[in-house]
Amino acid sequence: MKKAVKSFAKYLNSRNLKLTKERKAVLEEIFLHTGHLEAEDILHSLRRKKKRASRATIYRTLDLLVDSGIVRKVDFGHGHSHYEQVLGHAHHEHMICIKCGKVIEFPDEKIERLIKKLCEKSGFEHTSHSFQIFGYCRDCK
Amino acid sequence: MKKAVKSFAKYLNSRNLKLTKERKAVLEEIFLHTGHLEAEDILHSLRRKKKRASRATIYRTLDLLVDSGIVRKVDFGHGHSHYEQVLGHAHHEHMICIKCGKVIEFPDEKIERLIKKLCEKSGFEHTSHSFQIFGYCRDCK
DNA sequence: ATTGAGATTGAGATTCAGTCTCAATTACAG
DNA sequence: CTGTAATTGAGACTGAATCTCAATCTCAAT
Repeated sequence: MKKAVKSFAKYLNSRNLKLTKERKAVLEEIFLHTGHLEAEDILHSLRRKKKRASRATIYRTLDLLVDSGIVRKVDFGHGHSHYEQVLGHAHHEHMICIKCGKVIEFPDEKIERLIKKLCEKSGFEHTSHSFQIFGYCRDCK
Repeated sequence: MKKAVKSFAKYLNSRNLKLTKERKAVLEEIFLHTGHLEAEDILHSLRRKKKRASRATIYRTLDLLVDSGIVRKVDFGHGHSHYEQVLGHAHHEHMICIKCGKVIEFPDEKIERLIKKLCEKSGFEHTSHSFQIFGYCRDCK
């Protein structure tokens, strides 16, 4: 958490941006919840605590956090984005149950290796990727 | 193409749905263009030919085509979906250049194999997946 | 501490993809 | 040919995300 704030401060500073209380609040909210959350979750969670940050600020901050590599934007096929912390979390991808919505994480070294090979072959420079498996979880199939 | 129409007709019939000229027009449009196209492309392309189909019908038909397995919905991270034919096209995934927008296809047997293993391990029943690599293509990096 | 330039914020308007409504139309089994 | 259930289209609607811009805040330099 503290590492994350420091890292964010450094990123902001390097781009002549400021670490405001709103930005800090958004970051804290993400690190409070270990799982994945959506922009609206952050908005409501902050409202409940009387710390306010407008929707616009939340989206703007999330973009900065993603750009700085502290947070990852993931797509579960729900028509809107989810966000999860990257620091102190092993790299992973997601399986999403299309019945109950459960999200299962799985490690992704093999995929990383595969991506590296594929990119070398076609002279592509990888910056990010998106991988998810949809289907039915153990309990729903 | 004819195979696709037949396949679609069969699918529709099995669900007591009708093969209307609008549905046929949408399917034809997809098979006319070999690449990936978006709903709006289909709308405009049909308008140009004076065959009309409303936006609603196009989206409804695309859902049916995806459900029937004739067409695949893919996400290039542009905030809207793209669609591509499945029949007569080797299974593949996409690399998307975040500078010029170029889309490069690559075969996906290895990924399929990986998915199978991962699913076995966690008792997950795979129905579909989404995989894309973002970065800079040979010309843009 | 104060200042000022530039960064930031929030309320609400806006955009844009995609979905919904429902009266009028169409496909097709019998 | 007919009846009926499926389908269509125009346009209203939704929901996520972005934009606008005046008011506010931050922080480096006094």
